Amino acid sequence: MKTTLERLKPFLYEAVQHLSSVSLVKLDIRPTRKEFSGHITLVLFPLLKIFKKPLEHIGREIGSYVKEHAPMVRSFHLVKGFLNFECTDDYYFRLLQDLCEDDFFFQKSSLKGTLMIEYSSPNTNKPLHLGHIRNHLLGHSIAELFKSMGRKVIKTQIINDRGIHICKSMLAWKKFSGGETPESSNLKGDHLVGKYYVAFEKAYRKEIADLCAQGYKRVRAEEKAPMMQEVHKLLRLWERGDAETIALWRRMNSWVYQGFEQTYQRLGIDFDDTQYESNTYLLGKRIIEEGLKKKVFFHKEDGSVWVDLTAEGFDEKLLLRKDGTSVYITQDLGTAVERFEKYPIEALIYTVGEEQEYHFQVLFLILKRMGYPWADRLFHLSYGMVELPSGKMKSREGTVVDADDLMIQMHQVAKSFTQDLGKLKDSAPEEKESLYETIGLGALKYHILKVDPKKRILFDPKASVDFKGNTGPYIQYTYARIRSLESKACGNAYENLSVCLLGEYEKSLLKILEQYPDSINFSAKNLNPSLVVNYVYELAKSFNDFYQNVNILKAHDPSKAAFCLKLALTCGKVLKIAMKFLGINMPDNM
RNA sequence: GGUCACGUAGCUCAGUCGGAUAGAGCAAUUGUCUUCUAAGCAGUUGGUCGCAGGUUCGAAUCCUGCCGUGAUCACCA
Repeated sequence: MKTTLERLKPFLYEAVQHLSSVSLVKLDIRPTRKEFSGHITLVLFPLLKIFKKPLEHIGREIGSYVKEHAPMVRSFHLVKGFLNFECTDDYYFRLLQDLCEDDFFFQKSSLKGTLMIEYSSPNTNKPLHLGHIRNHLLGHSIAELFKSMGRKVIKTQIINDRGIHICKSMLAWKKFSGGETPESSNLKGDHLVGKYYVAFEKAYRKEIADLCAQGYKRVRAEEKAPMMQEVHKLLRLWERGDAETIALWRRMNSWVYQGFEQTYQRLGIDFDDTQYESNTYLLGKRIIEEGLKKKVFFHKEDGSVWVDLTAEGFDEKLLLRKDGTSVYITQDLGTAVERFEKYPIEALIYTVGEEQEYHFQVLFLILKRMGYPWADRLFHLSYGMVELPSGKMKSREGTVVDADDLMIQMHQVAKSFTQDLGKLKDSAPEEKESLYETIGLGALKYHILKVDPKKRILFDPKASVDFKGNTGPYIQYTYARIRSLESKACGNAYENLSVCLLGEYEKSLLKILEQYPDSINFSAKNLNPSLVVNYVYELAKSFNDFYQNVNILKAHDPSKAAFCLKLALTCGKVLKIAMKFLGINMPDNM
């Protein structure tokens, strides 16, 4: 479907060309700002040089020409250097019908090919927290946006299930747990393992303090502490494939996966594919061989492998230690190559925090140097930290907002808010609980996704997440109102649909509605769901304004009533679909 | 120190290719429910768009410098 802007554009170009005999101009055409009346605006200032006439003359000439030639234009008026066009009621009537066609909602992307999106790369030594939630919501939302545009998307996560930090939880469990399991402790698996990660840190810190008291220097004490010695021993056992260690590792990880799965489900996110670092961490070595052959990498005297990126303004970067073991970036080289070999993917998006920007710049650059044709189709969707009023969240110090706790809390707050309003007397208890969940999570997700990904979020648990104003529940409430209208309207409400006299509220709603596809496109292209949030809010606000001022079901003119009802239902449809991209469900009643 | 990002109302944030009087929400406050759901709507209060230059018909937006905040510059991940 073409927007009004696209439909009017040729007439404006034609007018300028006809009136000035200059064809190579770029016209500034845009939807009219809502505080002015009109649908489409042409900015006249840039035309001063071409026409060499006063603005009023230019505006009047172009306006008259367009009014004469473009059938959808009813009138034009000039405000300073801005030429605003109004459309006919007949045009709006057809516009609403166009907006109800399916192809309006399922537009095709010009880009073809499968997209892989990586998000959520958790460690298996502790439960998920608010920082992960931002990552999950961003990645999932971007994936849904691209899917809606007809692209095939593979959602993937890589689980960091090995290494020294995993051994810490294992060691502490062996020493302190007395065989505790999720069943015996009635603790979610990831929380149980996290408990022992904290227990390790506590015991380790005490050992360091004791050693320092005996006169050891801090750095020395950190190495010499028995807990640390034992953890390294455990890691060596793991790497050697010691049966008992591997069995414990499997067992504890399986607890964590069950816990993660519950959190993912409640949050409403999923994956098409899951990779485990224990399977992929050796993959990079083959790439290193290739790079050495191609002379992209080089050996140092001690046998370690490096790449020299000083030409691009980076340093020399280590890729393989002298003992032949991989570092972080080696693994990432390997997984990237493997993904493109294993799947027919066109591009790859990594949803990872801003603290790894440098890492991804280097990673992409190395892959480009290696000559992979897809290397310039790798993107880092970088996002800012979630901070608390007390500062950064730190797992080790226990200053994190736990994902599960937060969702429980959101549910509770939604419950008490809803009960205070007391509108739900007739609903069944299960329906009520489900509604509290929808509202609580809606508020949380909206709150997180509202912020531009590249900006930091300051999250104040005490101030909690709002339910009024620019919030998830506001959008949900708007939708529930529309559903209520629908159920109260009689079934034959559409029968009277015909051209009728329209007011400003209807027109501004249509103006916003028709921008929906562009808004979704733009949001996806920029990997920025907050743009969808902005759009949804604009639409909901405009709808509520309309709802407040126009009596939809009781309009005197039956054709007007039919038009307004259809308009309302279209708003509802757009709101529901757009919110789905944010992972937010809409209640029929609240 | 180098590189990158950010700095807009008391607070949290919009403001995309430079365009009209810089917008929302929260908080404070005033109206508004016998009328389609008041989680709404309307109003009041609140701004040196970090600072200083530059580009231009026009700058919150682009350029330069400075100040502030954060991230990063590991044989950690």
